[in-house]
Amino acid sequence: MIKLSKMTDYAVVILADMAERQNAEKIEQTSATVIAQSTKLPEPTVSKVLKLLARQNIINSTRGAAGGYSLNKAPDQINMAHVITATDGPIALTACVDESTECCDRAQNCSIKGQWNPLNRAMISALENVSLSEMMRGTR
Amino acid sequence: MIKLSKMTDYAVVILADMAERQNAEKIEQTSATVIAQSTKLPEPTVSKVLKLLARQNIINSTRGAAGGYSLNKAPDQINMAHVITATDGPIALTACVDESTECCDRAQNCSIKGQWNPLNRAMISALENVSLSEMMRGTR
DNA sequence: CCAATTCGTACTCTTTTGGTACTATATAAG
DNA sequence: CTTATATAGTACCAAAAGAGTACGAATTGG
Repeated sequence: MIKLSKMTDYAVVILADMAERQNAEKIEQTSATVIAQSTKLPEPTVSKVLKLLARQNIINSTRGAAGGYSLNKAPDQINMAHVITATDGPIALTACVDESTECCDRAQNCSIKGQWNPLNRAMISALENVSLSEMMRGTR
Repeated sequence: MIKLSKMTDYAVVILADMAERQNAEKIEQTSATVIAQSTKLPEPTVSKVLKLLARQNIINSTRGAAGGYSLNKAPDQINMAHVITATDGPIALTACVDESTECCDRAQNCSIKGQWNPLNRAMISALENVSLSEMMRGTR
């Protein structure tokens, strides 16, 4: 079944938690420990996800004592394509797309070589059109 | 990385092969053996994929001697959402979606419960808008 | 009846994913 | 300057999913 990884699932929960906190408490930096307690997720996993998000500049990280993480954009400026790319890597619906050197070992027989791109573009744009704030609608 | 399974990849290649053959030779039934030779794919795998496609009524199967498979619809009536469902199972972007009983073991803490559905609908409709004949454009 | 062909199930091997642990690095406070 | 508190990076292991194969059952035409 086509499905997102749990990492992406966690990422959305974590981002939603951060967005709520920043909106409610005007706190700039939040540590991984606090987020883990708030979301009830295991801390090492939370830490891993936060690291991935920081690497893509979706969130900001500050080292040292009193450090932590903070959102880099408003929730409605964060789209799902970006989040998924951070946690799962590039969005490509088949192995043929990202390997420019050769389609596959049967390239000479592959009658649809390179024809996956329209499908990929359709999917990516569908994901880009969903923002974090839309995912948070209906939150208590 | 989000990606389709090889089964889906094979399915499209096989369907394209069948479509070309039916269009060129006016042959109704084609055996798994012939398709395997034509696509250069291993026969057991081809057989497996054909079975999956037949189960979803994308293609027709006829048993017995002189039996085989044939397309059930015109290539432009076969969309990718249907094919992917046949080979990979239901399209759902998170484990939360298909389990109606409970979201996950942290449901009480999950602030975005049920909010994946808009994303799923966007993806499915993107996949429905790509037909097999569109995938075959540019074929030699 | 016999040959050809699909159907269904089960099994094994490989790859990916999820989760954890450990060490290094950076920063603020005393 | 030292220490406490954070993040950063890497590596590792167990569990799950995926890919491929094999074998027997069922069906149909000659």
